[in-house]
Amino acid sequence: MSKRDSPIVAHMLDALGEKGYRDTAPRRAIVQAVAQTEKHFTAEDLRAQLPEVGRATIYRSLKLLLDAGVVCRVLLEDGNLHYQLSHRGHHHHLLCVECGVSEDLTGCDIEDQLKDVAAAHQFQVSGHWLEIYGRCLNCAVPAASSL
Amino acid sequence: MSKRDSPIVAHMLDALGEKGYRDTAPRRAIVQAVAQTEKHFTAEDLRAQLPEVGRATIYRSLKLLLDAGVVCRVLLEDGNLHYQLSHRGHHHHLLCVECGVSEDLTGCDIEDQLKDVAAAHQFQVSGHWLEIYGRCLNCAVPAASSL
DNA sequence: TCACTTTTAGATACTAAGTATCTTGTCATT
DNA sequence: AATGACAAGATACTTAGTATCTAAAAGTGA
Repeated sequence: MSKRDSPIVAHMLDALGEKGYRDTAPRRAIVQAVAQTEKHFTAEDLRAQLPEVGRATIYRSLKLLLDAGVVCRVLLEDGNLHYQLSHRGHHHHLLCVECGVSEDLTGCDIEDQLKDVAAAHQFQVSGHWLEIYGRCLNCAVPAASSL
Repeated sequence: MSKRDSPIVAHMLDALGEKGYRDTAPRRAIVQAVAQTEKHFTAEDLRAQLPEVGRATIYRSLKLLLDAGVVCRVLLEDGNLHYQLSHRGHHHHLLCVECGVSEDLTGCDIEDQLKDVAAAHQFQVSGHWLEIYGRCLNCAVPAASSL
């Protein structure tokens, strides 16, 4: 990893390295592109941004990044799955339905609550997936705006 | 709607009727097939079950049923979206990762909790999507089984 | 540095899920 | 029976992703 890399890019490349994946030019390009968006994106979005990288490589690299835990998938309200830069480990997202900004919610404290609910149905909980939709500060505005 | 229909089939056809959609032979076949599964399924599963119905019709009808609120989509742990028979209105699912059985969880009481969390991030919540994964009574077994 | 092995890239073909379009058929109504 | 609206089926297309194959890089050790 080069000393010119932003901390986030460096961290992503490190995560790949830890998994035994090499640091190559296409991966570096992908990692840099991903690191620059705080919104969720699709593989095709990435592809449009990186026309010099082959399609298969984009998909493969996304899978590696997923595997390394530095990107995750988010479920949009309409059922589409997008990708985004992510903290490692279990977390949820706050997604702005207006502008697409997303924030990670670490500290997931609904696990206990779910266990209770599930117990009532004789289910043994092993995991969950939660996405929260709404509007971010910028998109909620109404009151202060000039409308 | 014929008097031979099960209550659930009747209810589904009614829901379509309320939306102004006609009661036709292919739709009836689809509705009956859907009513018979308590697991989640894909459009292609349905198609395999109903080879006499055209592919486009399967997809179109599923969309109508979704629109009428009598089926919903569930997100599997791997990110695949399946369909299943559903209560109307907002609810969540308990999905057995072993056998695929799913149960609806009506009474969603995490809304308030989410609002608090989101407020801390200056998000204004408008919705959420929650899936819970685990094992149903039959699939959890270990203790009582002959292992 | 050269040879060797492993990994990766890119091209391409394919699959899966879903949408769009077009023609024909069916239904309801007058 | 004629008309107009809705629905069905065929088909082509789109989108997201996987599989396969060949060639190019990268790492490894003599």
